[in-house]
Parts: sequence; C-alpha cells; structure tokens
Amino acid sequence: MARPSAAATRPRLNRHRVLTAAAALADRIGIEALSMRRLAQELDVVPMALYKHVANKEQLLDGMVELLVAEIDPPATGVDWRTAIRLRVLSARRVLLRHPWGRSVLESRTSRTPAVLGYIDSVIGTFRTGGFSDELTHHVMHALGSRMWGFTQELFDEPAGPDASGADGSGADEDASPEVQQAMLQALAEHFPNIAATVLTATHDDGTVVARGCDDQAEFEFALDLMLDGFERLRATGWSPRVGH
Amino acid sequence: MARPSAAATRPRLNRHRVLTAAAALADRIGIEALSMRRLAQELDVVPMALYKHVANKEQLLDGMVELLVAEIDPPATGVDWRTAIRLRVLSARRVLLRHPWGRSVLESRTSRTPAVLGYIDSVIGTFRTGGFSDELTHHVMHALGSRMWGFTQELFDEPAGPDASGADGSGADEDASPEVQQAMLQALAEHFPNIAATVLTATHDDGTVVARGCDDQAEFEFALDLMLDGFERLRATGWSPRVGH
DNA sequence: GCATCAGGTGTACGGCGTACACCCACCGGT
DNA sequence: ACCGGTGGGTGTACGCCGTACACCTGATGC
Repeated sequence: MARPSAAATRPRLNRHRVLTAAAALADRIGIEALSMRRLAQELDVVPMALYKHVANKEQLLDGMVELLVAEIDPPATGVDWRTAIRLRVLSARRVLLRHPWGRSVLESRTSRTPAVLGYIDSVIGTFRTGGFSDELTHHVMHALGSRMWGFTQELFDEPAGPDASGADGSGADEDASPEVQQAMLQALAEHFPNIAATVLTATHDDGTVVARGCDDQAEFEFALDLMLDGFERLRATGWSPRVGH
Repeated sequence: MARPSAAATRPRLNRHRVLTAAAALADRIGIEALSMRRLAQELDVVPMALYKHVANKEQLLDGMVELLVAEIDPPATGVDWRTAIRLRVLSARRVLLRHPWGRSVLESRTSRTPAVLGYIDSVIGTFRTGGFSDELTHHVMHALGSRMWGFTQELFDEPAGPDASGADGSGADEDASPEVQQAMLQALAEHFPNIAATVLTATHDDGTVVARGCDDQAEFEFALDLMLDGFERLRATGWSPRVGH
C-alpha cells in the first residue's frame, strides 16, 4: 500500500497519447470493439477523461486517420507519374494491411480533415506534374477512387477482423474436414456454377477439386495496373472532355 | 373506445412485411437511424415482436440486401458482354440511388447470402459467355469490385444521407453567402493547390472562381468504361496469367 | 372442448456515447 | 507565504441500443 496509486504514476494524457492508444487498441481488438469506455480502461482512466483531449468519438476516429495518413510514404521523386502513383498507392496499401481498421474508418468518414486533404492533394499533384490536364486529372481521381488508399471492396473474402485469428489461435477458414469442404464446393457449384468455375482450379490428379488460392495483393496490382494503363492511354492521346467515345 | 385497438386491426407481421418496412424506413430516416426499436414503433409493435421474424439485426440487414438485389434488372439478352455488363451495373446503380442505405449496408455485410451470390454468379456468367477465360474472369471481377454494384468510394462528396436535405428543407451545401464561399475556396487553394485546380473551373469574366459542378453519374460511367475498355483489350489479346505486361 | 403453438408482450440486462457538476494539484502573481 | 485560476481527471446520470427470457393470447386442428 506504500505503492502510489496508478493515477499518481500514470503519465499525463494528451491528444497524441490518446490517438496512438486508440490505434494500437483497434489493431488488437478490432475497430467494432473499440469504444470510448474500452479505450479509457486501456489508458487506466475514467471514460470522461478522454473528452478533455478529443471532442467526441468522431474526432477520435478522425485523429486515427491522421496517424494512418502519416504512415504513408512521401511521394517518390525523380520517377515518372506512373511509378510514383504506383509506389504511393502500394505504400498506402501496406499501411492499411498493418491497420485493418483503417479501411472501414476511412470509408465511414466524410473525411475532410487536413491530413486526408493533404494526401489527396499530393496524389493529384503527381498526376498534374505528370502531364495530365486538370480536367483529366479530375476524372482520373474519381476513377481511382478508394484504390488510392490501397484497397478495394473485395467481394469474395473472409469476415477477417483481428478477432478471427485471435484468441484461439486457429483462425484458418479450413477447420472443416476435407470431405465437408468438398461437399460445400459441390453445393456451391450446383447453385452458382459461374462462381464455382472462376474460384476453383481444374481438378487434381486425384479427382478432387480445390479452391484456388486467391492472392489479394496480385489482384490489387492487376486492377491498379489496368487503371494506370488506361490513364496513360488517355493522357498520351491528349484526351479531353466531350471527345470520349 | 368502441374502436378496436391498433393491435386488433393491424395485419399480422411476417418476414417480408418487416423487411419492406425496414427498407422504407431506412429510405426515410437513414440507415444510421434505423434501429430495431424504431422499426418496431413504425410497425406499431413492441420491439421484441420483430425477433419472431428475423433472428437479429444482422439478418434484418441481410434481408434488406435481398430486396435490393431483387430490384436490379435481370441481365439483358442478345447483346455483347460489354453492353450487358454496362446495363446491369447501371441498373444496380439506379437501385442504390433510390436506396442510399444500400451502399453502406452492402459494404458492411460480408454478404454471402444467396441473393448476393446469385447476382455475382450471373455477372460472372456474362463475362464467361462473352469469351473470357475463367482465369481472366476471376481477375476482372476483382478489378470491377464494388463497381459491380454501381458505386465507388467518392472521395470528395458530401455527407449526404437523407436527413441532410430533411426537416429544414434547405439541404443545400451553399447556405453560406457567395463571399464566404469565395473565401473558403481561396483558403482551399492556398493549402491544397492541386485539389483546388482540379475542382475549380477557370475564372469567370467577373474574375470570380466557381466550383465545377461534379456530375457523379458521368464520373461513374467514365471510370466504368475505362475498366470495360481495359477488360476488352485483355480479352481480345487472349490474355493469360504470367503473360502480364 | 380442449391442447397446441405461432405471434405479440413486458421486463430486464449490459453495453454504448456523452452532458454536467465536481474536485484537486499545480501555477504565476503578489 | 498565500491565493485565485485553470487544466486534467472523476462520478453520476440519461437516453439510446440490441436482445435474452418468461409470459400471455387468440386462432387452429383434433
């Protein structure tokens, strides 16, 4: 009891400590489990204490986005627009892979915070100095959309979330026996033959059919490059509005 | 008091009535304001009554997605793959414009419901019968991503939501005086010159600068066509994996 | 005429975000 | 050496949320 209370030893809070704690906590328990109360408990503080540093939960999330954006590499210099954009986007993607909550927070936010605007501005800048007209840049940014953050709506993939691979340590989707899996695939093929066809590889030697591993990173780059190629074609041919097909 | 109580006259609930009421309510008050309690009140029923028809809120949302998917036009027949996809996606887009909650619900759901799978399956089917290899179809579907539902992350646009243009009737973003707007644009240009450049048109005769109206539909179709063109190029040149650029 | 049971009810619990009043340790000024 | 102010942490409380569980009730089949 000679020990000073936690409150006495605990360093003072400030906005930055709150935000980093929130980010770290979201990394651990998932964004949907992140509440003001849970965060306060993490910081050994009563919930209302947080409100001395962030106005409300919305602003907390905005602040977390700030941290996220700060982790994205600065734009590469001395390279053409295409590789500059490519590198930047892939850097953003790595950030979002480190912080799975980033994507949903980014999506949920209307996000006109300076940090976000700054990132957007610098991406636009890369296009403009790369020879895109303002008009074309505008369209191209819309086309890029959320891909500029390094993610896209992945339509097939897992519930994911940090808890999926969490406490029990298994996390794998394949806790069903091979036979059961096989049966499920069979059923899938019956009702949704086209999905089955594109999601499955050909039959193996042993006659079984297996799900093709789906390399998200490769898929992302495939789509990104497809867009970048399209952009370059428009730029090179001097695209201008009202001259579309 | 001779009037029978509301409970007596009210038609019996069933899953479908619950779902359509939920959809209509979400149209009116916005998805974030849709709660089980609010929906129950709308149906003149006690909250727990809903649970006799849907297992929980998650399943309610899944059911709402079902309704959504059902509103999308069936695939066009007798046209090439490109126009078939284009029409389908634009039909989906019209549905989501009618039901602004659709997008966020679709995004939030991991969505392996039969209705969703059915839609995806039929889109895949259009590609496959259009001459795409299974492998290429797979990639192309990933590239299409959420655009298959007719939306993309629009990075610049408004908070939106049905309440924005709600009770007070104004709803316009431009409730600030022209001078104030002008000042805000000036400030924007100062901090984010690239955003300003692509978002603003040239100066008017009178020297003022105005925000370019941003036609979301046009932007969407621009990006969609860019992707479809890319897809066609790959298909026509017999793209196969490991032979990328 | 009675049992069954689907569908509607009432109450309660544990969570959430946050308004508001408070208290206290520290500070600079006198 | 005192003292008023102030910034940061506290305690309590409110009104929402989703939903578990026990209950009631009125129609239906035998």
